[in-house]
Amino acid sequence: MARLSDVIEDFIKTLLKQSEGELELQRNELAEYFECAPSQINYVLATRFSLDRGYYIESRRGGGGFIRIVQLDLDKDDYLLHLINERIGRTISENETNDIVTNIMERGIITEREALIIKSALTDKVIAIPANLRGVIRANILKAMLVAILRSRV
Amino acid sequence: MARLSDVIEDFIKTLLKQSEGELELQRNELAEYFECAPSQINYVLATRFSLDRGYYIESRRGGGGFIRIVQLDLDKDDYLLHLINERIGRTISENETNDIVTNIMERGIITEREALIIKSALTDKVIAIPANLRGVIRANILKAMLVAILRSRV
DNA sequence: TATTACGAAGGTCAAAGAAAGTCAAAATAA
DNA sequence: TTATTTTGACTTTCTTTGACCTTCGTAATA
Repeated sequence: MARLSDVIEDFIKTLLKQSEGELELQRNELAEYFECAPSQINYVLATRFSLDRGYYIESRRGGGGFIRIVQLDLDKDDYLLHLINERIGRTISENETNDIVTNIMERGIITEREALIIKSALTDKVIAIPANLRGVIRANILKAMLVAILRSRV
Repeated sequence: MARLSDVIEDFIKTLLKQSEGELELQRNELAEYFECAPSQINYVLATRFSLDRGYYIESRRGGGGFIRIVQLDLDKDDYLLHLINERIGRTISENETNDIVTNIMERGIITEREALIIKSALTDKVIAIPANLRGVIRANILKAMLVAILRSRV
């Protein structure tokens, strides 16, 4: 007996193929179609369309709300994906951050100005919260910005 | 399921383009045209034509009343300085941030990709700290990034 | 002429409606 | 048992609607 989550996963992937890697859907509509709880859609998205599987999700609530699924354009051992999923862990220092950002600039992945913007956002001074939390938030933000760079390549 | 507010937004923007950034309209007339409550027009103006998005609204009641929408056009450096020194202040929300960043992108101050990077760094989700602190840190980071942009323009 | 009354705008605010998100308990599969 | 999936109650966000308020111009009135 195929698990419903797998069926929904396949369904979404078929839609994604038809629409060249980008897709907007209605959570409640889909849930109704599969006769399941709306939150099961979230479960499928969280487990099958996660970042390390190469997908990016955004959504909006309220009237006319939607969920957008974007299939990121990446080759298997993408350096950015490696940074996001492995190199940058739960927490990271200002120095490590600067090294990483300089490095991807030198590789031509980002411009000099982008490097400047990213670094300026991640200094100890700017993230003025207790040190133990600071590294965690810095890691969060850095990863989010790298995802944005991944996304902008699509 | 296109939101009516978005349709009205687009309609107004088309009119604005045709009239070179300045436009007068009748609230009731527009509401009748879109078959909606007149107050929905106010909602659209408040959410889509705010100062942060680069528009200025004035209006007059009574016979011969009107609503005037003006698309602002300021000097780029002055506007960045204004944002840094006045607008952003001690704390700022995710939505306000998005409006401001989209706006400076539309003015050609930053690229689309830079806008994406900046916005993604400043979401509630990414700055995962208590809400009262979150806005403060977001304001800090946003200002730091705008300063980086200012410097890289020279 | 000065005042008042009325209709024609636009403004405000809160409630209702329309999505999506979260989280943990219950059910099922490995 | 342990891990994964399914469900449902509750929350948050955004939009739409409607009742009531304020302002302005003009016509009628004192």
